Amino acid sequence: MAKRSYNQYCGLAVALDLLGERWSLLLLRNLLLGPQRFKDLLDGLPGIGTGLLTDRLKQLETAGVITRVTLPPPAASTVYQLTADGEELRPVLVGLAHWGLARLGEPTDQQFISPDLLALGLQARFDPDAARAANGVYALHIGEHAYRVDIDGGNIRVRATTSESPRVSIVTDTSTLVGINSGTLSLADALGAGKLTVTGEAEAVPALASVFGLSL
Amino acid sequence: MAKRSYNQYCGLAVALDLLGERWSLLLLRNLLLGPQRFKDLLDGLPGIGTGLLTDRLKQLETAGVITRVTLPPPAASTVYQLTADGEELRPVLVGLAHWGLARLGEPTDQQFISPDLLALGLQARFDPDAARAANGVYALHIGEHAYRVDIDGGNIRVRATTSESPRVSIVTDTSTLVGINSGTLSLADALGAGKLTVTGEAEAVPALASVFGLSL
DNA sequence: CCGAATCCGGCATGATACTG
DNA sequence: CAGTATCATGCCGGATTCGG
Repeated sequence: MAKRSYNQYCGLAVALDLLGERWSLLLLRNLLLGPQRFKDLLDGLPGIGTGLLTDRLKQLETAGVITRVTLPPPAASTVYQLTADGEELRPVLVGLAHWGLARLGEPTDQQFISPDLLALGLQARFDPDAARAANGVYALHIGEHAYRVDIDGGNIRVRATTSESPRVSIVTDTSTLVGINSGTLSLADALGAGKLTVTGEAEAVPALASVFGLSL
Repeated sequence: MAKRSYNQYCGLAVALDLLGERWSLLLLRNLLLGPQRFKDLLDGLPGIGTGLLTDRLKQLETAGVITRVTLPPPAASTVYQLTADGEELRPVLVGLAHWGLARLGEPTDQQFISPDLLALGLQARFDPDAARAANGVYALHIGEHAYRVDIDGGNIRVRATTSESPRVSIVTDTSTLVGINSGTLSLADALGAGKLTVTGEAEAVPALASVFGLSL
């Protein structure tokens, strides 16, 4: 069966032929954090259903955007991860997420929230123009979840890993980060109330804040 | 009727709630060139059908991404154009198109091609890092169609308008540009064969070529 | 428990015909 | 030219079931 295609001699049309179907881009978004198991993706994409997830994974694998990797024993589980071509989509996804952030208010009780989404949200807040002064590796802990933030030139990469010897280590929780993201809680208040703690190179903090559009 | 939504507290999910349905991003792509009539969009998006086009236009208007404008007499036609919020999507669309360009070979006879798509394709080839030396306004003529290319810092804007006093004026046709885009025809050969002519500041040409990833 | 196949109701899509 | 109305088709979402 010939897959449905826009059939246009255009880069965008080709990209959307591969990635434009429902759930595909959100699936890739979750993989930006690093390799994920089927169950991880299922939990991170409420509503997708197992059949559709299977389909999308196959499509994206065929498109060369993700790979299926079987981890060696004793882990012996299979994970999905971005290929180099898939990783190139990071700035595009971040750009689109950045655009969407402006239309995201306070969360409604219908909306799904997770530490992963908040970590990715931080990635989308990133301002390349303010980034030069903040190059380095940072650790972020949201509840029990650990993330590693790499800032290098005008680029950012947030992944779900621990970081060795980060310049700054940030510890906070979901609700605090939601407040900061939606503007109902200032960074200063969060620091003052001990809801967000910072350890490491204190002098890097102002630059970090401005990189994420936050005032101290 | 509650519209179908991903219901996630995430900028990308919100963006895709608004723009992620079939045809929406391609429709915006066509509006990047400037205001378009219903018929223009219908012709530029083969396969969409009038009902779906109407739906998409309404959705995007509700989302605040486009506006419906009734031109004053004697033109007295209605056109659709991007709002400022919609215009902000240009770099995102260009980024995605750039990613897709790598997967675009020579055109098949199934694929729709038009001067508009080729002008947009040129926009997607743009390399911001090489752009500093090529700031300015350029005129591009593909057959009977005139485009204006604005390069400013790391940004490019291609629109379907004539340009006054461009630095360089380029005249070519569809098949020549297809050849150059797909790599089967070198810029030098096209120039030599008179299939592509350049007038204006000749010294700006090498910079221009490198901005679009072409060798002279 | 993970990953995937199947069935099915409902909605989105796409083509055509039709109207102001 | 700018849409509306209609209808066949196929995709999506949910539940269930099955193999490893």
